[in-house]
Amino acid sequence: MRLSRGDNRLNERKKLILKAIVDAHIANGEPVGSKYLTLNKQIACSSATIRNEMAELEEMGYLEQPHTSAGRIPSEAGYRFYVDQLIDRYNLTQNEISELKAVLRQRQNELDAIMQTAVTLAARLTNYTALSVKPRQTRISVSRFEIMRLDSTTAVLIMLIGGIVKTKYIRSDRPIPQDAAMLLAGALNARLTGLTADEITMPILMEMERMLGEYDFLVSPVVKAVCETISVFDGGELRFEGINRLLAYPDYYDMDRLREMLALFEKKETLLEVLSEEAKGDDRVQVFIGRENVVKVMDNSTLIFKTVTQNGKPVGAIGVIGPTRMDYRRVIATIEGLTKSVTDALGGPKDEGTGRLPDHKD
Amino acid sequence: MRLSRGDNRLNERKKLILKAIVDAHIANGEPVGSKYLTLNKQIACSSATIRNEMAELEEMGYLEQPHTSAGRIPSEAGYRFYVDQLIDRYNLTQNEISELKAVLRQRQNELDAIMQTAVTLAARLTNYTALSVKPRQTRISVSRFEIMRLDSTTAVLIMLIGGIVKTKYIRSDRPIPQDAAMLLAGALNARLTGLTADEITMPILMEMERMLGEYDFLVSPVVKAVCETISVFDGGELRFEGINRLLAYPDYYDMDRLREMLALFEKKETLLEVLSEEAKGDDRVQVFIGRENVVKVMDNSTLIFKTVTQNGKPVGAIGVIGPTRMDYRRVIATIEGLTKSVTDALGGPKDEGTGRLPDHKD
DNA sequence: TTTAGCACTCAGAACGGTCAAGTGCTAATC
DNA sequence: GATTAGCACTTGACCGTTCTGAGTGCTAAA
Repeated sequence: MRLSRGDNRLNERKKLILKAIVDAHIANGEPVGSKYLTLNKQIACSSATIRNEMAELEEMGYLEQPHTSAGRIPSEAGYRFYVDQLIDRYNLTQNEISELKAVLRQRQNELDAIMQTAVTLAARLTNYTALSVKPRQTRISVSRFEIMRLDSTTAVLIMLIGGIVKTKYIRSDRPIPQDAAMLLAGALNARLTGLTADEITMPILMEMERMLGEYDFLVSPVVKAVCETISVFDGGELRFEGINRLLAYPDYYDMDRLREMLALFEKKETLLEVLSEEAKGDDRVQVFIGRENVVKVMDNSTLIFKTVTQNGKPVGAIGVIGPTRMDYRRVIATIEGLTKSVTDALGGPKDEGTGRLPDHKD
Repeated sequence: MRLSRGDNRLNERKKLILKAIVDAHIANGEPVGSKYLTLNKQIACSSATIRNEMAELEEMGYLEQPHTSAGRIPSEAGYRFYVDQLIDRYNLTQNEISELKAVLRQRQNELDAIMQTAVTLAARLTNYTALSVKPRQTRISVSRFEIMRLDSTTAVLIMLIGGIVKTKYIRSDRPIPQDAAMLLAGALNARLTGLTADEITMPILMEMERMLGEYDFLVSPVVKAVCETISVFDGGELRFEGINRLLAYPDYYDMDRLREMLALFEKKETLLEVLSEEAKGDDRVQVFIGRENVVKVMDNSTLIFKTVTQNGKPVGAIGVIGPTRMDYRRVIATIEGLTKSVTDALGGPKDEGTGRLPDHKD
């Protein structure tokens, strides 16, 4: 699909014209005509010449004509070429930068909270729908167990999973005395740390029951709870913000398209799969234009996102979804700045309460 | 507004006609004419007679005419009368009931998770946009603190707040030895349990610092973290599911209305305030039609919801939002069944891991 | 009190004509 | 050979008109 990299059939004037067309179409949303382009100071030739060039650009597949007597609009290949070759860097304004810094300043504790702030900010700064992804994880395990008794028959199981704390309630018919809780915590820490759900086998369970002696009735329900937690945890997560912003763009005035899009936002699994897959490799801003997106629904939309890393490992991604006719410069710059801020906030050495936590067992 | 309760100016035939009009309009979404109503076996008179009755109903404020030569549609008062007096009870089908039961069967641990399941189900069963509310709480306090050390400078603060566990990371420049953690936990439990954010005063802070001796540097950041948690916690929460379903109804074909509606879904504070306020009182299904909703945006929408209680206390609400022209019978029945299921799941005595937890301190 | 009949109203579809934007092509020009 | 001016052609958007059908309100008869 990405045929355009270094296409040397394009002379400078063609590039200029293509860029002008994409810019204009992004700005107005309407097909761009040859006459309009003559207003552009940089293109010093008549409308007729431009028409000839446009005809060639169309033949090459970079432009399209909605109907005979309309102007041209960029094709997907045109957008792709634009993004890869023609775009000039947009530098965030001082205002925008300081808003990004605000993410840092808030000193929130959890990865979750930071991502939430970031995605809200992304929606506001770009004025498109923003999304954040927590990718599906493969090897999830608990690195530390703790038990907190609440009353004679109730306790809370506290699990440390990759720097995130999860809790689960345990209720029992029979009393759970303090020493049972201690024993249980000991057994969990001794036998289940570092194991994924699949690796928890019957023999392990039986050995734990032996370790607990008269309190062996606790093992089965508790281990079940652990497995549930691990499974939920590796499920991945997808959040949206600013869905209503889509409506501001005439590109989504078609009710059917809009409905499909909104349905996509709710049926998160599909998108999650795509993103989890794509997010792994690259650590640059990624741009998927139109049909490049595997999801059919997104034919006329572009997805731009970038992974967020913590200690060099990807822990999620932040992105923006919008019409193919999107302000790429701004969006790319914004996403870049934002993920940088978030990554800083997550990895910063002296930043209290970052959610960054070592994995070892004390 | 609710002028209609027991309006005895309406003879039986008028009621029959009003009901038929509302039913038909709910089904088709179009104005209902006199001729169409003659098809209804229960109304045994000619179209002319019906026209006369309709004219009177319009004069009384129960019907409206979009334009001279169109049929009639119910006014808000008409819908109100219909909901209050004319509606007949819809009983959920066996299928629907068994789907509701599935909520129970899943035995999820957290209030949050149950509510999430419920709201998804509400959207699916009614085919409208569903919402769940966790109302703004007033007196939030921590009933129990625990500290879990992770390494020499990092620990997790675990707080039990009204049966829900919240965690917060603590990082420090200086090492936090085990005995400091114990001391800190002791001080927190001794001085901060039961206090709201406002009630934590300087003298309390100072006394805690005295209790901690050489580790007094921990007090200020930790207490700050506690306050933050409490504040976030009492913020209330609002979730939506099935936003795309709105688009299925021609009532939302107007882009501007739709955009406003979606904006409302994102600017949650407004709605949250309304719901938190309204949810307090009644424990029946509540129906707000059109302008009865304080929020202007919802002029042509109806909001139906019911509180969910846990041990008799309201802990949230589940509801549905949709066009005024909504299938009230089904929706009301579904919400009723659903909240009952959730309330059962939350309050059930032997149901392991319900999130229901006593508040005392062991 | 009910009903048949009829004139009237009005939104929406269908039609046709005009307009402006923009193209492709050709012939003239640099 | 590249560029440009000029012109015929295409086409969607816009606008006013007409037509149609649904539905009403009113009147007079049953």
